Amino acid sequence: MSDPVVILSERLLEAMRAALGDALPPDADPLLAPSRNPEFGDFQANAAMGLAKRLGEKPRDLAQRIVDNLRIHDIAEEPTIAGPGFINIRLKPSALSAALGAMSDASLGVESIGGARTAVVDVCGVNLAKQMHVGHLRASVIGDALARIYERLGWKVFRQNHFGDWGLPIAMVTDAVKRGAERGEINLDNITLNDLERMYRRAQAECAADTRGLEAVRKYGLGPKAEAELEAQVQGAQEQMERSKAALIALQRGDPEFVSVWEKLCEVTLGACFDICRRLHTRITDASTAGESTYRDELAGVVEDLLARGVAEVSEGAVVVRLDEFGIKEPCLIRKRDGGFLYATTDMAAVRRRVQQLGGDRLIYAVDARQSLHFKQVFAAATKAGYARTKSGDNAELLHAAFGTVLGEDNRPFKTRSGDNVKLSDLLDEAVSRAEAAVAEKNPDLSADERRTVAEAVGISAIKYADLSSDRIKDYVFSFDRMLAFEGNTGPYLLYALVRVKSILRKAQDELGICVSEAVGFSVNEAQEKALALELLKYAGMVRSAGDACEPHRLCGYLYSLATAFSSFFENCPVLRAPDEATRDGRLRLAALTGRVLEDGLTTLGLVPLERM
RNA sequence: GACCCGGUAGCUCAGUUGGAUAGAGCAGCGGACUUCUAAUCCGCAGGUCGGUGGUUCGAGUCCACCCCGGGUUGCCA
Repeated sequence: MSDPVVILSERLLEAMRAALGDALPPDADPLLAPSRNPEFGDFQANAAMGLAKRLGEKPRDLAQRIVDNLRIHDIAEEPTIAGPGFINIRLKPSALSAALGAMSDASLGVESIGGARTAVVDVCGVNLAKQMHVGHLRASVIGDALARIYERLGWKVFRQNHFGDWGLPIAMVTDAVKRGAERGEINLDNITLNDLERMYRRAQAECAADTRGLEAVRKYGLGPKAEAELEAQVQGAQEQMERSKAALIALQRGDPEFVSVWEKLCEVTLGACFDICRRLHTRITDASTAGESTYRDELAGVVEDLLARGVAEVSEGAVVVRLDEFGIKEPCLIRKRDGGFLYATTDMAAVRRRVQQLGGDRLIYAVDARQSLHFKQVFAAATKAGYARTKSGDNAELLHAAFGTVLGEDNRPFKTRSGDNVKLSDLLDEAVSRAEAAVAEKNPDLSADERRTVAEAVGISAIKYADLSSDRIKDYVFSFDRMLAFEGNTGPYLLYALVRVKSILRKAQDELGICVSEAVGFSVNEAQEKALALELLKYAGMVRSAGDACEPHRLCGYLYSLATAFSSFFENCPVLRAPDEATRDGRLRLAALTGRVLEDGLTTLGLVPLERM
C-alpha cells in the first residue's frame, strides 16, 4: 500500500486536477517512472509536456503549476523541474525505508488476485517414441516459467502437455514394435526410449515409397536390375503403409492387442519425459498431460458441429473454416479430403476443453514461432466457433507465446554433426558436469555430496536462464561457455548473489547472534544502499509486467540489475563491519530483503536457489 | 508473390506508455583480495540504433517505402 509509485501518482494526479480543474482530460496520467539517472532524482513525472501540447500551454509553466499544487513534503524533498518540463522527485530516506518495510511481508508487494482468474499454459509438447530436444527445452522452460509467474500473481493455473500420441505415424511405430515383439526381437518389458526412437525412424523410412526414384529409373532406362529393386521398394513401402493404416484403425477401434502395445509406448516416452521435466525443475507431470489421443472422440463432432452451424464449409473436398473477417487469407483446414483430421482440429478441441472445462480466462501457448500462422488460424477459428467463450460470456484471451530457434555456434539450428537433434538429457549432463568442474575449482571445501547438489542446481539453472533471459521471440545461440560464465547476465551470477546474501545472514546469526529486526529502519544513506532500495521497490511491478506480456526475460533483466545493485552494495557497504550498530542492522535488513526478493524471483522463474556454492 | 519475425558497440544481448547524455556482459586496456564467498567489484575505451523520408517540443521506440537475414504459406504435426 505504501508503494511510493502509487502514492506519488495519486498526489500528482491531485495536483494536476488542482492546477487544471475541468481542463484536465479524464484519461490524464502523471506518467511517473523511475529516473534512469540518479542525478535526476528517484522518480520523474513526464505528464507536463504532453498535456501542455493538448492544452496549448508552455510545458515548463504547466510543470510549475503542477509542482505548486503538489503536496508531497511528507515523503519527498522539494520537487524540481528540468529540461522541457520533467518533474523530478527525490524521496526522503524515511519514506524509502517505510516503503521497503511495507513490502517486507510475505507478498513482497506482489498483490494476489486470489484465484479469481484461470490461466491454461501449453507446455512441453513431447511426441511419442521421440527423445526430448532443444525445442522441448524452450516449450518446457518458458511455459513452466510463465505458469509460475501467473501462479505468483495469484491466478489459478493449469499446465497442459499436449502429448503427440495419436495419428498415422504413431500407428506405424506401434505396429512395428508389436511385430518385433511377436517375432521375439524386442522385449516390451525393458524397451527404452532409444529403442523406440530407432524403430520410429525405421518404420517411417519403410513406409516412404521411392516412387520418384522408380520413375527416374524408368524414364532414363537405367536397367532392369535397378528397376526391379525400386519396384520392390515401392511395393514394400505400399504394403507397410497399408499395414500402418490398418494399425491405426485397430487402435481407433480399441483393439486390445494394439492398445496394450501403444500404452507401453506412451508409458516409456512419458516416463523419460517426466524424468527430464523433474530434473529441469518444471512442474510438468502426468496430471498436466493431455495427449492428442484424449481428443480423438471429439474430432468428428467438432467438424460436424461446425458444418451444421455454417462455421465451416466444404472446399475442394476438404472441410475448412474461412477466416477472412479476421484478416486471415488462409482458411483453417479441419478435415482432409480423405476424411482424416488435422492438428488444427485437435487444437480447436483443445481450446474448447481449456476454456469450457478447465475454465481458462487466458490460454497461453509456449510453442515455436514457426507455428504462428497455425495458432492465428486456430485462435480465430475457435473464436468464430464460440469455443473460446467463457461462462461469463466473454471470449478467453488466446495468446501464442512464440519462441525462436536454438542455434549452434555456427548460427544454424542446433544439431549434431550428422544432422540429428541433440538429446536434451545429454545437454543437461554436460551442463552439470561442466558446473561440477567449476564448483570443484572455486570451492574445494564442499563435500562431494554437496558439490554434486550445487553442480546440478548451477548447471540446470544456467541452461534455463540462458533460455529465459533473452526476448523469447528471438533465436539464440546455445553456448555452454556463456551460460555457465559467472559474470554477466547468467544463472550462476544470480545464484551467487543470493549465496552472498545468505552468507552474511548466516554469519550474523551464527557468529554474532544478530537477527534481522523489523524494529530498525533500512539503511538508505549511501548511494549504493539507495540504489539497491529503489531497485527492490520495482519487484512487484516487474513480476506483473512479465506476466502481462508473457515475457519472462523482463523478470530476468530485473533480477540481474538487482543482483548487480547488491554486488555493488556488498563491495562498498560492509554489513557486519558497519561503523555503528544502527547502520549494521539497517544494512542487514536491506540484505535480508534483497535475499528474499532474489529467492522469490529465482523460484518464480523456476531456477534453483542455493544456500552456498 | 503474399504474410510473419528479426537487424542496436568487434561478439552476445537489454532498452518500459515516445522522454533528458542509447545501457550491460564478453573480448581489449588499467586498478582492487591479511576483508560479509574475488564465481566479485571500480575505472577507461568502444555507436551513422540496417537505409531514406515523415509525424513532434522530443523517435532505437510510432507511420510509409526500401535493403539484408530467417520463417510460414490448402490436405504432415
